[in-house]
Amino acid sequence: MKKDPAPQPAESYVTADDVARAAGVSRWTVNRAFRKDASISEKAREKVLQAAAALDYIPDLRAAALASARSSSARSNLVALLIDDFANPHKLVMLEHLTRALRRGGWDILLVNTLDTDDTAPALRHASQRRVDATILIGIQFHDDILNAVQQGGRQPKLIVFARTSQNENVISIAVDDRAATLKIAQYITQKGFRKPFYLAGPRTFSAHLLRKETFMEYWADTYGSQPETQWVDAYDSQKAERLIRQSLTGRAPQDLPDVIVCENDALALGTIDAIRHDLKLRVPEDIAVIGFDDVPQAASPNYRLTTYQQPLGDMAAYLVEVLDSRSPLSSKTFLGQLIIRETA
Amino acid sequence: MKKDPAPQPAESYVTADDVARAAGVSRWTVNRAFRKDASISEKAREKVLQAAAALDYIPDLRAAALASARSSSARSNLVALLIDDFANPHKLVMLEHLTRALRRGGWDILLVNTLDTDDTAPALRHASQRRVDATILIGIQFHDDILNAVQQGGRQPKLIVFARTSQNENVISIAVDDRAATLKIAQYITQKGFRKPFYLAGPRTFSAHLLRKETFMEYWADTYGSQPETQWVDAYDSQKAERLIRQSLTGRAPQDLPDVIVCENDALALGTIDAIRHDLKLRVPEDIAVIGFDDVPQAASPNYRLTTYQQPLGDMAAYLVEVLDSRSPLSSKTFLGQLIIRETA
DNA sequence: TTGTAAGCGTTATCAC
DNA sequence: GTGATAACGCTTACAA
Repeated sequence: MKKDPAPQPAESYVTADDVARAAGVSRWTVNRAFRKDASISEKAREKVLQAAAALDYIPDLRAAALASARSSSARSNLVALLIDDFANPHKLVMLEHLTRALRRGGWDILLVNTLDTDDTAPALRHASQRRVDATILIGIQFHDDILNAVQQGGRQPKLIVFARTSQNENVISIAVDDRAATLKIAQYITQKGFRKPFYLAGPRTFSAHLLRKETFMEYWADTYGSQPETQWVDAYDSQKAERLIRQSLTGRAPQDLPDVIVCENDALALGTIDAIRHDLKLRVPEDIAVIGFDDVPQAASPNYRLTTYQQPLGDMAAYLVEVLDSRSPLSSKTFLGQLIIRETA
Repeated sequence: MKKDPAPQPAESYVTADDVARAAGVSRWTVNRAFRKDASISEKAREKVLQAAAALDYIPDLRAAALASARSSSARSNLVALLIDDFANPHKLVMLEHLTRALRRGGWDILLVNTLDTDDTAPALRHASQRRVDATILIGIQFHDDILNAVQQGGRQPKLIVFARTSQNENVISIAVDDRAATLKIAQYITQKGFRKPFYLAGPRTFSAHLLRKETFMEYWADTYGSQPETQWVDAYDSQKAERLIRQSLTGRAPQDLPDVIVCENDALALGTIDAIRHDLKLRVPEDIAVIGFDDVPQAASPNYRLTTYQQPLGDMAAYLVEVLDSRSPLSSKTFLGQLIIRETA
């Protein structure tokens, strides 16, 4: 008895060969019709494109990438985006900017949730299996030794830290100038007459820092010779910020309360305002002022009217695409944002 | 004169051949060492794994997928996630659940921002180039004709609408039971004595609906014989909701105001509360009650304490992975969530 | 301008 | 248990 006619994969993609056959040309010509630098007759191109449309042909990017792998200009046009810190509403804003800019620039995104600190290395290796051209880190959990380890492999995808500063040599950092931003904030509250600041920081990270707290503390020490009170929470999470402020300040005598709480970002600032109003039963800014960082959408709501520092995410994302496109090793860059003065400070 | 020694790509990935040579086995054996169903001697496997580690070998998934393309069990283990609606904080919650569940299940995610309605088709084609096994839609902009068009091609990646209902035959919908949820809400406010509801809906979508508004209107007509007042905004955006409520209700005589505003989701509900308090200078819930849907993190904050309906995103994401894994065409499924009663209604 | 041949790095098949 | 050999769908030479 004869065997079944080849276990034909029920449905299979149309290939360039199919199109070539249909159009009566070679596969090579089909390929050409799909590129802009083609040297192909208008007639042939027309014919191919028509056949392709009729067959609903869609080139296989995996094969394309594989075939051109050894070429010096080889690109997969794929970047990995490693993310965590989902309690921070700013992440959504960043995602919008990044997805938009990257797609416009012709880059596809492999989105990877780095589940916890230990998972960063596996996540990186995983992305490597898909031969991404670069890895963008917008999480907070990664460690220096991991960043270093990654670069050992034969090939070196670019490693980019977005919206965060890194001193690591292997890493390109695209971020707001934390020092300048923090100085702006510090000068603003100084000028407004605040003298008892409280600094609320987020998780202590490993290799990608925000230089905000350090800068603020230095400034205050230099200017007033004193160290402001400071605390930190282990996530950029409004609820955690609220709890911490409640626990830290409840029951204090009025003269022992800070006059302004400077928050490392808006996620913390929103929770801080909630705590001041609902737990301490005090007013913002009359009793305690609050200042944030990021200018998340919530910050503009009539309920908060948060004074905060806005990052130029559009410019930063545009620069990111530049970095990806450039063959030369474009380097880290910092950007200046803008203090948005509303009503909480 | 002899030619240059092959334009060697400055850096190139280590291949299975390299490992095979180093380990003194065939490439095939290397391959085997990396699979669990291997029939390989422990000794050989050990040797290979060691060599691989030494060379920092990482298999090329593109080549793997390509090579096994014709096998009937061929999978790229890649899904596209099409997203928009970035003003809605619930998207971040969904992303966290989805990225976590998919990664745990061994699925990689191609994240695509469908920039606008016209972009859905290109986005879908784009994903197709990477030969994704499925496309998950968590946006709001897609049209029925696009969903239909996609299914024409030779091969059929699964099309899944997440957290939204679709009547489209080609689509698997994984969502909360909107009818049951809305009835629960409607009954709750009825029982609480509200009689002048106002329904605030989000954008009128095309093929993936929320049956919430329809259900609510029906219920009210059936129960009281009257049609509640209703309005909609063109995005799930708190600021737009605030503006709309302000414009709709400012200047009304007290007896013309609704006693409860039922919102299609929390993004709208939060803006609604802001409008009631800050624009209308009224109290929630004493003057006007508010009820939401989704239970975003903000809803629990002491500032809002929003009564809302929570979707079982964990279960839904788990089912999604099941659907992806199953070879048989698992079908749409609805889930029951839970009314979270706080203080706004 | 177009076609032919030889890969890219892996997996499937089938001998050994 | 292991190794040759032929795909997979495309791109890059290079020849016509």
